[in-house]
Amino acid sequence: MTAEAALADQWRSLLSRYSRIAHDLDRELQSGHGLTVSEYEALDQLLCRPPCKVRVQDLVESMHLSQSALSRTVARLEKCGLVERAMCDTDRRGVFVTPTEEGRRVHGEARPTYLQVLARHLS
Amino acid sequence: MTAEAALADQWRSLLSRYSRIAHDLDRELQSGHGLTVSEYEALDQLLCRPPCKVRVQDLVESMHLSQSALSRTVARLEKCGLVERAMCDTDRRGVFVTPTEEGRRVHGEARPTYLQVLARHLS
DNA sequence: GGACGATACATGCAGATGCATCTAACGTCC
DNA sequence: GGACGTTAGATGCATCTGCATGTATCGTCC
Repeated sequence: MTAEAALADQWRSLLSRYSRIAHDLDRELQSGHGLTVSEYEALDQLLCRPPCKVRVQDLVESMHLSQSALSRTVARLEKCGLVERAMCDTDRRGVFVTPTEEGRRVHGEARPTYLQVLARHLS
Repeated sequence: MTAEAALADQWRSLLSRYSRIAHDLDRELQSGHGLTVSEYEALDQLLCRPPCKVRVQDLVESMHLSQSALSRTVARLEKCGLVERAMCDTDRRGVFVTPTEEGRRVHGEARPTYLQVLARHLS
């Protein structure tokens, strides 16, 4: 009984922290840089990976998005000129995603906003 | 620099835990009981409040949903016969939401599923 | 009592998501 | 080389969400 209440409390606390941060991130990245959280985090993943040339499949594994959602996220980023999609030579089913210069710039601008929100919420 | 990495790690960890749990909750509540997480949690809030007769406004404050999303969540629950909406006598702008017998039953059935998922993920 | 700003909830709308499915390319087995 | 199961990614569709706004009611001030 108490164990159940403890579980529920733990979840409620996690949910609460998550919701507040996600909401703020979304609001500030959107209004300041025109990015959704998923878009920012996809850019972030791309730029943190040395080759900067990542298959969509690899991004799926490192993000908490379904394959379809990520496919569309990449499509939006491409439409905004922040990434480019390129055929993968060795496996023509695959798609390499690479950030553009503009993508690097926008990510660089958005990064302080992102970190500020995190700092505000996380000790 | 390291502080920034620590922030990002903390957020990534929170996001990861949240996503896994929310996803499992959604999948299992949906397939087993036809409820979204928001619907379950709204029912839960209603049933945990002694009077069981709560204004929509009060629910908004205890849930991480916008007012419009909650309005629709209540509408869905009403459509399924799990709650009833009633005019508030003292303030006719207000709406009281009360669980039906069916609502209590469904919540009672879903509760073990919900707690099992939480137990699986939270220590 | 009438005008006016504030509050409670509903709703139009646009956007993001997941599931199921589709297409194209891969790899293997014969 | 052709058939077949598998895999990478794109897309149709339904759903949930938030923002902005609409509608009705409240409370106050004159």
